[in-house]
Amino acid sequence: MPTATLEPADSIRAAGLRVTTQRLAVLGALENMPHADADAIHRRVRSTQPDISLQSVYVVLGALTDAGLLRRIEPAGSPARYERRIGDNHHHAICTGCGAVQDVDCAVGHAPCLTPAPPAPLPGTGTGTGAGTGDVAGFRITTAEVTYWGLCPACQHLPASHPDKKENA
Amino acid sequence: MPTATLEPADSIRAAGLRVTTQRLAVLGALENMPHADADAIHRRVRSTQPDISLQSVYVVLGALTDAGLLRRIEPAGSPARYERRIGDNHHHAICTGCGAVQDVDCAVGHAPCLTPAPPAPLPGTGTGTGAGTGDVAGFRITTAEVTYWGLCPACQHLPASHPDKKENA
DNA sequence: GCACTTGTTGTGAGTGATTCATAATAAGGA
DNA sequence: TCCTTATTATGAATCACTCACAACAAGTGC
Repeated sequence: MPTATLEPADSIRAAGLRVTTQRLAVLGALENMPHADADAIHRRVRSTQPDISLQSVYVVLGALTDAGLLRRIEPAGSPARYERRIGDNHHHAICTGCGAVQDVDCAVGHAPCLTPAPPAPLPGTGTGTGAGTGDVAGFRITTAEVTYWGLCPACQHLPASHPDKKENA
Repeated sequence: MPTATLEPADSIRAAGLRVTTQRLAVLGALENMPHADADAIHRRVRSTQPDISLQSVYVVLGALTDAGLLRRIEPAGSPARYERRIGDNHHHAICTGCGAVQDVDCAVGHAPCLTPAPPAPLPGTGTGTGAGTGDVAGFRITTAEVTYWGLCPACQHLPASHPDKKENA
């Protein structure tokens, strides 16, 4: 039994949290719509729990995120999104046209972004101080986040008719 | 290649914008405090222009960003920050303790995060200008953004307190 | 130097996303 | 089943930012 496909109720319990219908509903919603934002999750959850409020969804999302059951990503210029895929250090490609988010496995295979210090040390000039393992500019790095910005396949074929998203170079 | 060594007034003019005292003040403020947010910039600018409003600072920042004179970064969980270092594809290390931001040159040297597909033979001459367009999950990638999260040197030596709120001045 | 055009700024209100405070409710152990 | 305490519901509040529009001033022509 793969650990990642634990029953939602079990994973909630395993995290030391109480199992509630709201939390199950939120996890269930994210099962079908990865990278959804709070509002989308709220709409989806309301189909089974019409009385749940958006604020309660926020509370649930916060609790599940704190417990490590969800990962929260915050693309620049768009509301926070949540995903169930946790535990690996995958990255994200975000469409500047429609805002779609796609998981991207670290294709290089050895988490290069997590340990940016190359085998040969940097010349310690200017901003680049000598870096040890997991150290960047004197920082003790714990996480590296890579976001690719571009056009999704669908938007590549559109005549640039989605101006709702700003492109900051 | 309009470098940052241009006089602020010249770079504003070169971008096709009118030179105003407000814009000069904002650029001047960012000269001394890289990675400042709008509020910090506003406070700094008010020392020379006491009547400028925060909204006007936002307008100026937006104009300068659109003109390519500033780069806007939006770390998760903190307001947008602005920096004058543009034109290169450097990354950022952000302290989870105090929110400090540090520039990080692409340590691997050949923009690995921009072209994660292993067989793609990217000419290393670009040095991370963001010009390479790789394909990730069908996306046509134009920009790759790398954010390292960790503890800055100062916060590494502090007892494990999480203020979570930073004051950058 | 002066008037004019038009880009910029100032101002207050408005918006979207998220959090806070607190009372009501329900999950899970005794 | 009861009881404790985690969890949810609710409305207000906050935070970062944008909008509309009138007032102003930078740059241009004379």
